[in-house]
Amino acid sequence: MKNLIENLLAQAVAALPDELAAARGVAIEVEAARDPQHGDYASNLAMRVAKAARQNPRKLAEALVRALPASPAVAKVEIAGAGFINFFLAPDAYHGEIGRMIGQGGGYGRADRGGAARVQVEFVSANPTGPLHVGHGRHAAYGASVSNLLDAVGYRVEREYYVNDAGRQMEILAASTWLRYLERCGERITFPANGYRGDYISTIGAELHAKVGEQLRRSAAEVFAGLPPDEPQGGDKDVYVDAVIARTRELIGAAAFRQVLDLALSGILGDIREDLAEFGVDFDRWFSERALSDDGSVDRAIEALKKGGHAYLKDGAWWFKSTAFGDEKDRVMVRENGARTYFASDIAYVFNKLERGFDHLLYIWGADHHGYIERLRAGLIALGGPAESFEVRLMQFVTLYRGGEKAQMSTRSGEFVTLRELRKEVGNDAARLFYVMRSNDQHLDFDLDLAKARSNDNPVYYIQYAHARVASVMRQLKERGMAHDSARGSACLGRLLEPQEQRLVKRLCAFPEIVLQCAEQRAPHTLVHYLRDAANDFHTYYSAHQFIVEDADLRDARIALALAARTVIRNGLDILGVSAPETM
RNA sequence: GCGCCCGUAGCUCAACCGGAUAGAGCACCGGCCUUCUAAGCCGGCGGUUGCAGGUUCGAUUCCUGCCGGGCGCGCCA
Repeated sequence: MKNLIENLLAQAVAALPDELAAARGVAIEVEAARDPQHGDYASNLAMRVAKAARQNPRKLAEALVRALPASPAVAKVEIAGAGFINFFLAPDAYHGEIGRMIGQGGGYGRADRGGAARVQVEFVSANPTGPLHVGHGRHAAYGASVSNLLDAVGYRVEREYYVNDAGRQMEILAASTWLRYLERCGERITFPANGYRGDYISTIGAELHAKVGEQLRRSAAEVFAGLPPDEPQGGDKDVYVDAVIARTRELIGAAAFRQVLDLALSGILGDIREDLAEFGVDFDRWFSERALSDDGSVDRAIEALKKGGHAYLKDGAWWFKSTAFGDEKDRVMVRENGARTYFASDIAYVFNKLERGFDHLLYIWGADHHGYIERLRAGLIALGGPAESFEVRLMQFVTLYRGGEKAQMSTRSGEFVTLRELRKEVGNDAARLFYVMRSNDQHLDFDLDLAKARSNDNPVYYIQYAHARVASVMRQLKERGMAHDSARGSACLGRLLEPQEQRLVKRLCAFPEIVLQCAEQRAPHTLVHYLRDAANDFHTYYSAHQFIVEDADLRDARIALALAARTVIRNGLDILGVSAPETM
């Protein structure tokens, strides 16, 4: 519908006399009018070209309106205010759209704006050193919803989770697991301050015990002999944990160390995958950082930068000259001791993404990573990638509230509340919706009580209830021995003259535009607001009028509208990963 | 100190990349169930958009400076 208006305006611009040629360079903007008094759609085109054309905006608007081709969908065009052109649509202009909602079903709202361009969305990518917590849940819900939005408007989306399964964190994980295993064997262990101390590590330690028995058991005395002091004893926790890692390797050997590491990794990663799958968040690929270093990709990326003249040697370390691309300082890729930095892996990963031929790379990161954007963008450009293809969306933090109090920590263990605990407490639907209800760059106050509330306070139920009510009407219809005649329904849409009906019709017809806008702006929260409004329009209508009336023409028209509403709400919820129940 | 995000109704947030009289929910007050699910509907109350300037036909939106909050600024990962 918006397209139609835009086309009409474009034709009007093309038909303008030559002395108004300046108008031809101006982008045409049409927006849905906020105030019904301003019609259905409005354009500020006249005011935008007023300057360029050195013309009075209202006069320009008049010229545009004169040049406007007639259309059966447009009933009236008015000029208002400083020079707005307001379009009033014919009452039947929306009828075809209602038919498309019912006819296309799940396909309604889809577009081909993306032109099948390949977009990779990388999100969550939490270190596999423990279960996902509530912050990761927001990344998951947002990334999944944005991916769905992009998919809906015609991009080929690939969802990817980058698994940080290489490096020191993994070694700490392996050593932590082995220490818990020793405890299980009966050794008295003092756990390192910097170790991973969650319950899940003990579980994996027990698994290891079930698998290998006492084979990897060493005495506590042997393990701790001659180690430097840990933090509580006035030492450095990093130095200490590194010593524990070295001791572990020394005592059980590299092969067993790797075995423990892999057991812990696969256990935790398996848990994460299951957690996300249950949450309705699916990935096309789980990309291993370890594979990247094992197959020489990291070194290849470093070599590529050297070859391009973007690297230099200083103080024994290899630096990437990221300042040449706008970064505030250069970054180390290879340390003096020969170790690759985390940044080197990231560069290699970008390099790999470029090689895979994506048209667009969307990263979803925590707000604490904002300092990495410039350096990574610099790396991408240095490696020959187009700067416009690189996009990062930052997620602000989540704060949980319970009974009006901050509830960031789990009462049970003192750890961060896990995503799994949250899902169990409020349910997947409420979690998915609440997580994306706010803009990504807005802090999220997650109200657990509200999310759990089975009442009108809760936007999840409010939207779902509208959907369930349509299903309920259809059940009633059947119970009363009636059937919906869809042909008559669409033929009689002209009977829908009540203000509540016209409001709902108009709202539903905006759905494709909303989806497009949400996708372009990576803004699922706008879709939530839209669905809330659509549900409100439906509930208002439902309360004001009966669907199942004697007059068959009117009944079928009303039911057609209800079915159209069902389609829109269902498709919207589907994008957000929220279920659309038939009954509540 | 520098960089990024945020500051809008009592609370939580919108506002379609500069548009028309800044909108929702919650809370509070008052109405509506012998009619398809009251997990609903209707009405009311509530604002100097942190402050001060600037840009222009027009600013919550853009620029500058302050104030307040959050997060970052490693040869860590």
